[in-house]
This record gives sequence, structure tokens and C-alpha cells, in this order.
Amino acid sequence: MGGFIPGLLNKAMTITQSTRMLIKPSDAVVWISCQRRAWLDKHQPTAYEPDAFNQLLSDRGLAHEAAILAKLENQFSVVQATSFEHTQALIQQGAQVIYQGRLVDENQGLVGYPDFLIRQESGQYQSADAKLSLSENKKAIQIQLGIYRRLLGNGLPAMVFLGDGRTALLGDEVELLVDEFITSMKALLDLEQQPSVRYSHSKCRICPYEAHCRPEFEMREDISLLYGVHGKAADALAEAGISTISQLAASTVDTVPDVPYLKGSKRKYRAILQAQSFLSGKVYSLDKTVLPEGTWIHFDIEDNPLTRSRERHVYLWGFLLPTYAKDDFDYVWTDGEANDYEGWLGFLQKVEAYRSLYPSIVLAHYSNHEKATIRKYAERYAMENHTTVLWLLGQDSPLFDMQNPVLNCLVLPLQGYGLKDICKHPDLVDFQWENQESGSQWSVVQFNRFLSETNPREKQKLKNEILGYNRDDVVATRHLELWLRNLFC
DNA sequence: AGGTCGAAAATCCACAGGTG
DNA sequence: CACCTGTGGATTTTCGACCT
Repeated sequence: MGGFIPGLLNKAMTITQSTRMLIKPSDAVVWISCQRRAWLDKHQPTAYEPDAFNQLLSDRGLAHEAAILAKLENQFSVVQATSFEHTQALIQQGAQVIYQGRLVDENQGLVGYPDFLIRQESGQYQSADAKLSLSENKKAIQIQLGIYRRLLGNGLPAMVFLGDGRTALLGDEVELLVDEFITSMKALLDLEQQPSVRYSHSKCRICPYEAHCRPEFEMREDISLLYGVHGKAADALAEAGISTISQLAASTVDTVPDVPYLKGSKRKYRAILQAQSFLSGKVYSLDKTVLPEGTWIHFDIEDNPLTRSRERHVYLWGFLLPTYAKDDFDYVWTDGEANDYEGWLGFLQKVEAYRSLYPSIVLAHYSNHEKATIRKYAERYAMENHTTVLWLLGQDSPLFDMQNPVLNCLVLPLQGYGLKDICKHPDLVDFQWENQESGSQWSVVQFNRFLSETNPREKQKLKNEILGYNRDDVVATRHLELWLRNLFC
């Protein structure tokens, strides 16, 4: 194996066929998330299907690009490039805007396809990309646009058409980052063996190479497999002689040194228990869980992050009331962002109705998302001083985040403490969703299908599925509540 | 794609003190 | 006076883990 050597290229091989070992802007996204993944992409690429949610994002990105293209076509004459050579020819001819131009620089080892190349009055070309993102201050974007600048080599800042309609310029300020990226990518290209990395649950579980890496982590009993243990902490522990889960499980708070991201006896104690739990599958209780008194109402919202305005729209505010059977599911639904305000008012009304029905209520939800969203809505509609809002967000808030007692009191044989992780586990809550494929990203996809569906029957069907999913979510938190009460209170 | 949270690291900045 | 160094404190960034 080894790096790509231009000189040894078969003459019949076109540039397009040999670009794998060149650095391309889209490598930046992977490079930021994981060095190993970046290496594998270059040396042992795997074809994989993006999930429905990423497909949705990708479709939106293409639609955004098409919208920008249409705009530019109104202003300029736009020509689509079909190859590297064609792009060069168009540049020579001085085409006003080149769409999907293809640039390559084998000396720098770079290749890139900027969405647009826009001719300036000086005759120089400026690269421009359409990005769904709302901010230009993202490493991946800065690197990508920075690569286009290098490929053009004229010093002009690159332009980005952002998802909210803003345009931004990226100039010399991104150079340092681009340097770091290129240097690191070149080193990865030359590397004979995959670099060693640590496990990160949030990154690895969505990685196409998970099946490749995971057995290795497990065989090594890599400590970073444990929930809450940072990769850097694992590195430092290994240096101190603790490099397997078994070793950590056999340690005590006093024999584990303080390391970055794992300091203090409390955190170290948790990590040790997490290691023991990983090996034994047992649940450890740190503290008695204390649950608030009152009439519990389970609460879960669904929202659409991909609205036209790009402000999140909560289209479903779901509740599970006593006696917590499936029929006790209640909700406020809105068909689209045009009814955003109605949905919010409907939610406030519902909550007030529950409050008058029961002497004291607890609105139980999982993780802080519900509370944060209520805060956002209060701000959006300037209702911070509304009596219901004051009550919801004030001192005696009925909102109760069930993740808190779980995180504070329990150590579970899991790598994630999300609602689904805990509820689906057969040895824990053991509650199964009726819709197997459901998940938070699934609901976003379904709602966007609902929005674009024109057949009323199909539309109703999609809505029912989403309602069923949301109902299962609140039923799940109810099951979690009972599980906590039975075992830990 | 967006966001929140908390811990910890990284960066920045004003200011003090020393040196040639 | 220009320049370097150290320090404490405030601010910003990063990380991993959640949510839609």
C-alpha cells in the first residue's frame, strides 16, 4: 500500500478515476469527526446507504442549491461544467458563472467541485457554495471553502450562500485551519495502518465503519466504551496503567489517579461502577431516587427543525394522563408552521386545563428539550410574563426532567442514557415501541413527508403514525416512572 | 440541520514585573 | 522605551451526551 503516485498512473486512467487519493473538501466533515474514519475513507472505503434523515437533509441541501442556481440564472448566464477540462475551457472563455465546476491541483493533492465559480470584473473567479447551515463559523464549511480558494489560487475570499438567505465571505482567516487539515490529511494518506482512536458513542453509533471498529474496542476492553468516559481520559488512564475495563472495574477511587475529564472521587466512582456494570450487566444504585409528588402527566413534544423560516416548529405537544392507558393520550397538533402560534396557545390551554383538573400536576418529560423549547416559545411570542409561562418556567415549575434521577442515582449497563436505550433494554424497563423503526429522527422524516403529501388519505395515515409514535414515547416515560418507583424509591 | 447542558480546556486580556 | 514573562480572571471553544 502507499500514497498515490501520479507518475505511475496508467495513461488511460482519467483524472476522475484517480481522485480518491486526493484531498477533497467533503473529506473535511469526516476528518473533523474522526481520524480513523478519514483514514478508512481513503484506504478501505465502504459503500453505505445514508439513513432517511440524512437523505432528507441531503435533499434539502440540493433544493437549496437549486434555488441559488435559479437566482444566479436570473442575473447571469450560467454554464454547467462537465469535466475538469471543460471547466478550464470555460474559465479561458470567461464564462460569467460556471455551475459545478471541477478543479484539481495534483501538486497540492487537492480536488474540488465548487457549486459556483463566479467571474469578477477583474476576470478572476470567485468560488461560491450553497450550504444549508445557518452559520459560516463552522470548521467543515471553512475548510471546504478554503480548499476552493487554494484551487483557484487568486486570493479572493470564497462565498457561501447560507440556509437562512445570508451570504458570507471566507478569506485568509481560514488559512490556518486549512493548513492543519491538509497537513493532517496528507499524513493520513501516507499512513500504512489505520490510526488508533477511542470510542465515542455519539460519533461511532452513526459511523458506517462501526462494525469495523467495534470488535477491536471490545476485544481490548477499551475504557472509552464506558458511558461518560472521554477519549482523553482513557488515554491518560492508560498512561497510568489502567487500560482495560476489567482493570478499572477492579480499581478503587484511591487507586485511580485524577486525569483530565475524570477528576474527583465522585466522577471516578461512577466510572468504576460503570465498568463493573459493563462487565456484569448489573444496575447500581448510587442514591435513592426522589420523585416529585402530584398527579403525573407524561409530556413529550415533536418538532420540525427543517422549516422554511428555519425556526423550529413544534407540531405535536403530546400528553399521557391518568390512568395512563393508551386511550389516555391527549395532544395538540398543528398541520404546519403557519399554525405555530395556535399550537403554542393550544399547549398553554391544555396545561391550564390539567392544572384546574388536578390539585397539583407534574409534567414529566425526558431530557431538557421540552423545557428549553417552552422557553424558546415564550421568547418567540414575547410571553415571558404570561401567567402560565411564569408558572411553567418559574420556581414551582411542574416540569420534571426524568433524566435527572436516572443520571444522578443510577449506573446502568448501557453506553447511552437516552430514553430509548433505557426503555428498550430487556433487563431494564423493557418497553418496546410499536413502530420498530421509530426514533426522533424518524419522526422528523415522517412529518416532512406529511407536509409534502397531497393525497389526504396518505396524509392522515402519516399523521396517525406520528401520533402513535409520540404516544409510545409518553407511555415509555410512564413505564420508566413505574420502573423507578418499584426498584429505587 | 438545529439546539441545550456541564465540565474542562483553550484563548484572550489587563496588569505587574523584569531586562536590555 | 520596547519587549518578554507570568498571573489571575473572564470569555470562548470543545467535547460528549441528550433532544427533534
